[in-house]
Amino acid sequence: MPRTEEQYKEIRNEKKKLITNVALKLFANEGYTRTSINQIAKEANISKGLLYNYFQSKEELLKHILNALGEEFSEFIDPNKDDVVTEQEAFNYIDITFEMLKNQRESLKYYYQLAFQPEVMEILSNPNVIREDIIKQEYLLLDFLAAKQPNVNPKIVVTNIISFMKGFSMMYVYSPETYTDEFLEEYKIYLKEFIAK
Amino acid sequence: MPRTEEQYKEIRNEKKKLITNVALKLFANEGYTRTSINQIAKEANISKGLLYNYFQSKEELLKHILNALGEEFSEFIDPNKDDVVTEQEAFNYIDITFEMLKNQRESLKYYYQLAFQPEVMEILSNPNVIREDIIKQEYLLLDFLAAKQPNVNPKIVVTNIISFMKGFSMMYVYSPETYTDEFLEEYKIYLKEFIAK
Amino acid sequence: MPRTEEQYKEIRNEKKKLITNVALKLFANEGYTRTSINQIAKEANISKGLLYNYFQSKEELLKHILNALGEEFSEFIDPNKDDVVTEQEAFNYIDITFEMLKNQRESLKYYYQLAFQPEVMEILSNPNVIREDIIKQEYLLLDFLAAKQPNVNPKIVVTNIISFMKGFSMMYVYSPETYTDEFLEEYKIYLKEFIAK
Amino acid sequence: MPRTEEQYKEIRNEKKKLITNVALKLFANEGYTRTSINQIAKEANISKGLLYNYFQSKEELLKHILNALGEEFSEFIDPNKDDVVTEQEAFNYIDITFEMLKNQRESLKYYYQLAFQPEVMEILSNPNVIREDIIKQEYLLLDFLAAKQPNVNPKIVVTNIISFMKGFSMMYVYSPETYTDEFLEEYKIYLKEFIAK
DNA sequence: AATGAATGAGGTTTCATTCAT
DNA sequence: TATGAATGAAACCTCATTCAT
Repeated sequence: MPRTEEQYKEIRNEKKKLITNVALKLFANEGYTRTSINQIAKEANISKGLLYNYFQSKEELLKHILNALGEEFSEFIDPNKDDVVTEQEAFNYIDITFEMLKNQRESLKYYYQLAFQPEVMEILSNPNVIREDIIKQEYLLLDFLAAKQPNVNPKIVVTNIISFMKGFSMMYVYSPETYTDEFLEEYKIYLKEFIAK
Repeated sequence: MPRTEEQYKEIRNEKKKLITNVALKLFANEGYTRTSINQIAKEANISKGLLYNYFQSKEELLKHILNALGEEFSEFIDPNKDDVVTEQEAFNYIDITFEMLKNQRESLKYYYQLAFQPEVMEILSNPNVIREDIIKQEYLLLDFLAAKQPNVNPKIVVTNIISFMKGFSMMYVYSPETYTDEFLEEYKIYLKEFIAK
Repeated sequence: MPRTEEQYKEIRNEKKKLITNVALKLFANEGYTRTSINQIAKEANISKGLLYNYFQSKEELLKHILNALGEEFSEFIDPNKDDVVTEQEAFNYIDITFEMLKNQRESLKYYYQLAFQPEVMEILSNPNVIREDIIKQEYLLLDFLAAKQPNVNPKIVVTNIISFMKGFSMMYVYSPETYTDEFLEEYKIYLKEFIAK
Repeated sequence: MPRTEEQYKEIRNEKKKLITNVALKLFANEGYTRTSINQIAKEANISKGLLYNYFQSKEELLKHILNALGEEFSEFIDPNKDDVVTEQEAFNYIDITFEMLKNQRESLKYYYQLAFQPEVMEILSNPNVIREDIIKQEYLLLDFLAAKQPNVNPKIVVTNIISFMKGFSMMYVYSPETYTDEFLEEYKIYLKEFIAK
């Protein structure tokens, strides 16, 4: 008697998660092209064939990973979506962002390490893996912040914030040993004050 | 009549430069692993064999490129090397950095696109390609800046500056169309004021 | 309440027929080697495992199909088997052949498309799938026809007939749109006249 | 000092011919799909890699072979191309066809064995490998022959001839041991008489 | 009787590197 | 200096077959 559909689904999800996890780490640390299907299979203790039972191709596996990461992040930033940003929402955004930095540290690290690989960038430029909602959210925030410093070229303000954020998370990701949780807290406060000025 | 030794050297340098340029672009845009020796040779209009006449291996070629880029950048920041940073030298550093951003835009772009590839990072961590002098220079600057704001946690000040710089150059490199020369000028002034505060 | 043995047998035969039909079409149209067990199972809406419950291997399945086709055809040509061919029997043979062309068109098409694949030819040359009786029948007919034109090299007569038949059925199979039932009738008459001359 | 362009071309042509010959035999006898690149390389005493230096893919190799066979045959049937067929030209066609059967026996055998494989038929239906000129030539001949027997349905006449030809060459190819050169001669005479009637 | 997850051998293809010329 | 034919290891992927359930 065969297993129930439920049981099969369970098995599939379990294995898919396993493969995804192993592949993410390898893709991020060794590079997508340099990571072989063999390596992934060995690390996950499965056969090459099985991997292709779950993912049509190496690229499909990568896309799945990128989408999953996107999902993971988007759960963090999903406010009321009314297209308007109040000061409170701005602070919330900061909070949430730092929360994410803290709690999703590993995922974020992998995402960054992945996202800058040319092979991956090519795929990320494909619209069906872009997280439109996240990007929009960020633009609303930037408009809000620019409006708060009317005497400065808004482009400069926006650039400041984005540079801060980008550079900060970059460093956070690439030299995690110097970015402790306490420092994150201190930095968050500083950043809010700087914005509120 | 045979060429003089000078002429041969000339030819060698010429060819090496050609190969290096072609490879840099391909490595940066397509990824190191994904770029084949064949591609490089074809693009450079030479034979595969000739390439191996100039570089022992693909990895040697990459190392050469990374070193060359380092040289190129280091020519810009080579002050009197007395291990002390005055305010003037700090401003000079800003000037020089922005000058580099402007004049070495393409090289910088390639460097960034290269440096984030895991395959390349592995090699860059190899000490013989690190530009010790540049890094030291930057740390001196950061100490100086931190000392100027004694009431703020110096680590925060340093983080601010580095984040600024990293994030800014990152964006500068990855979305060149929005970062015009005029905007660079404006931003430079703003940054100096912010530091001088 | 459990099924009777009869019912089980019924189910088995039903399923076997289903698999056989699906496999025949795929083997004929896509090629034996190129057709995967997966494809067959999917097309037949069963699992791979079940297929192996009915057929020991892919090759076993092919052999079964070839045998079944042989059976199908042999039902048409099974006269009194007295090893002698009268004129009436010769005409009968023509009639039967054309009948078969008309009624077994699809099977014949599949058979031809199968039989010319080298992988299949190899198996067909294996004696246990050869239809000795059919071949013998045909040779008897050819002898009879050759005897009717004593002034012509009998080998030529035989060659004529066989060429006619082979070429005709070949074309009939591979370009069915130009070979309508009416044309078959006309051709049959023509052929009989030609033979009776 | 590298070889001259001539020399390289020579080497390439030599090797291409070698690979083509080996592959043709294997594809014909074992089947296209069943023949592995490994087999071809081993039989040709070259490395797998080299094969891909000459042919982009297995399918490309097949196409090349089919085209080459087409060329080979087309050299035989290349009359004055005035779109009209005289009786003499018709006889010429017979002569040439039989000449080809005799001289190109092996190539023809390979071609037939190839052309009936479903994988190959798919490719042959691709127009760029069809020999339009040959087909046209044959149709002109058929029209001519049909016109010579006005009291018979021309479709029947055409079918007769084509069946003859197809079936005959088929048998000629698949049972070469019974089709000697003398028999070919005899048959040719018979066929001409039959046509001239 | 029936399922589909799992395997591993073997298929096609790519590519850094070597080498005779 | 310069060429590109040649190699072989290793990459991605397919597939007949097995087996626990």
